[in-house]
Amino acid sequence: MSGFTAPHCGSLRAADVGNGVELYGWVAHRRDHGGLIFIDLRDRWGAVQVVFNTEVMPEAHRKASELRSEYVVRVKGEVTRRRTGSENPRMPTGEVEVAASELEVISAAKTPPFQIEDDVDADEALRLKYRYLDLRRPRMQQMLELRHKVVKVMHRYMDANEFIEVETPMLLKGTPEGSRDFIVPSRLHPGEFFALPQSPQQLKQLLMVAGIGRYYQIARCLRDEDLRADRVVEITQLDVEMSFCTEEDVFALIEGLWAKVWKELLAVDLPIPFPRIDMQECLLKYGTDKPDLRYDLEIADVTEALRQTESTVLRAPIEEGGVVRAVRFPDGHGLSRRELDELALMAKGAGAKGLAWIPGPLDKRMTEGERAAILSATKAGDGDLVLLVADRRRKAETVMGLLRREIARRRKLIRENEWRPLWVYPMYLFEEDDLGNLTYGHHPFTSPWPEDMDLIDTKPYQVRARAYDCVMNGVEIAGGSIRIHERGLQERVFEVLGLSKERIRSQFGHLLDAFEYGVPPHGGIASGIDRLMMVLAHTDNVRDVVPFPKTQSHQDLMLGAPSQVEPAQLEELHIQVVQPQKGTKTPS
RNA sequence: GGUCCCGUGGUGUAGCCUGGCCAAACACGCGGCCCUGUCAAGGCCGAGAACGCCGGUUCGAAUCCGGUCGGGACCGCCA
Repeated sequence: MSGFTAPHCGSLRAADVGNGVELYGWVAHRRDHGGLIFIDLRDRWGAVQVVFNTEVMPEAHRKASELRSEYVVRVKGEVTRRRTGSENPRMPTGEVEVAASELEVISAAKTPPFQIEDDVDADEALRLKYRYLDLRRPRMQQMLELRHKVVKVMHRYMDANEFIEVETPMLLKGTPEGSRDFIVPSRLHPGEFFALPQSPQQLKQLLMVAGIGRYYQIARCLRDEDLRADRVVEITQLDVEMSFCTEEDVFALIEGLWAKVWKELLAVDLPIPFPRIDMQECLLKYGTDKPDLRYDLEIADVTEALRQTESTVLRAPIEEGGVVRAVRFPDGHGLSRRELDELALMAKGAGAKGLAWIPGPLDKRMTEGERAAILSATKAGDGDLVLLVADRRRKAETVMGLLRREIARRRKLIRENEWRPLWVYPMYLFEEDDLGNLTYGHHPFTSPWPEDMDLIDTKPYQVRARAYDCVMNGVEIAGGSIRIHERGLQERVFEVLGLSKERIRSQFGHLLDAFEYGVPPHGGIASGIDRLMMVLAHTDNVRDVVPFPKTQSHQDLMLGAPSQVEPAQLEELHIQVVQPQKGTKTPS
């Protein structure tokens, strides 16, 4: 018998009492009582207590005194019921223990750089460097298993709904639009490059043209962008596309999927259907496109009330076309100067010119009417503080969104045990970029609402998009759209976006051509599994749910990637490296 | 591209604002000895850091200043 077929340490239960077993695992703890030594033997399934008794098995006991943390051992013994009173109800295996008769050290171990236990908050860089040790922690192993189960539910669910998984290539054509591409040099075509997929977007649409009808894929996508707590370079997404569908079909499909995932993995019944909110309303009320509805604070627009105000810091931004937004800080009267400074620093860090509050220094520049309007709009009462930000609309929204979240954290307003999914829908086709230019809010294949099309020249920002995001507890867990399927409309949208005929042909010619050979109306959605996992695992850090994540500066601290390659390799690829003047990265 | 925070024994922190009492404290871990029912075992003893790196200010720096490297949070960016 090999160790592979041996029972799992963490699986032993009272029913196994009396069985002779051979166990393989890692030494998690050793408690040496002299004549009696206990070790907790750990494997992926958990840990079980093994007892070495010098009177019963002196040889095994002698060897056990040499054991140290993280040694890999083989133990032979008998599963016994623990003495009455010494059961451990905190361990699933706590009713039993293994009386050891034989011990073999398979592999000794150095003292690990951090303890292999949950709740040991070692520095993240250290955890990443020794990820193989970090992943030994029970919580990380549970995460990997949870992740596996989530994907398994997805496969089963999509299959049950007659979707088929189709693989799409990793080596694609680069696009100047959207996220920055990771590119791969072509050895056979000097000076030419492939791009790694940001998503299989165009390919899945072409699969619809191909008549597949219902496609899905657990797809890896790569985006060369700056990282955040909820962002990694390589993401895994459930990618879905379907023909002859409307928004409602997509919503129903995904709500059904989430219901199943939550039911099977958390035993939670999600209320279906999910509520929906218009993107503009969402940005106003919550200051973000991914609101957390587990707390109620709503942001108010007080621009009109302050249009004539004496306070220049508030009025000037309005005169420049901006807005003033306000939010209540419950029981905020008692905030110290220091706490207010922290909030102001946060607002400035997000790009605001400043932060105002009522009651505060601005009171004397405000009329009683203005003040009353603000208090009423924010539903502020005695003891509450109101925070005000005056700025360009997008900036004010961003800052208020951050403040709203910060207030909720400080006042512990978040109802942690709730699940609050929603659809942000409809969204809008165009957004304004920093320079005030028209830019698309989504990818350019997103269909506008047909009835809004006559606004496209006059009031482009009012044109709704058939696009939607699914948000759960403040995390965007899916997003997609109904696509354009008519060549004429697609060309029109490209045109409005200012793409030249030539660029349209070279970038999207294949798609437009395909649209001339019989194309079904279609739409789809993609769900970032890493973000989904964050929600399911209750963590704010994606790196906690990714097996081998990179740092904020795109480095793999374990592998030491990226790294330089041999000159010969570069030569073969027809590449010359030009080092930047400064800021050169040093490989670790 | 920008703003902010952090960097002290193996690990996590304290000290830093208000330089000297700090070759630096505490906990965990580690090593040794004792211990037959513990499970964060316990008891006793012990080893281990000149405070990321470079430079500056000062009679004197972990502590102040500048730079640099590394990690993180956020804004921009992420169609």
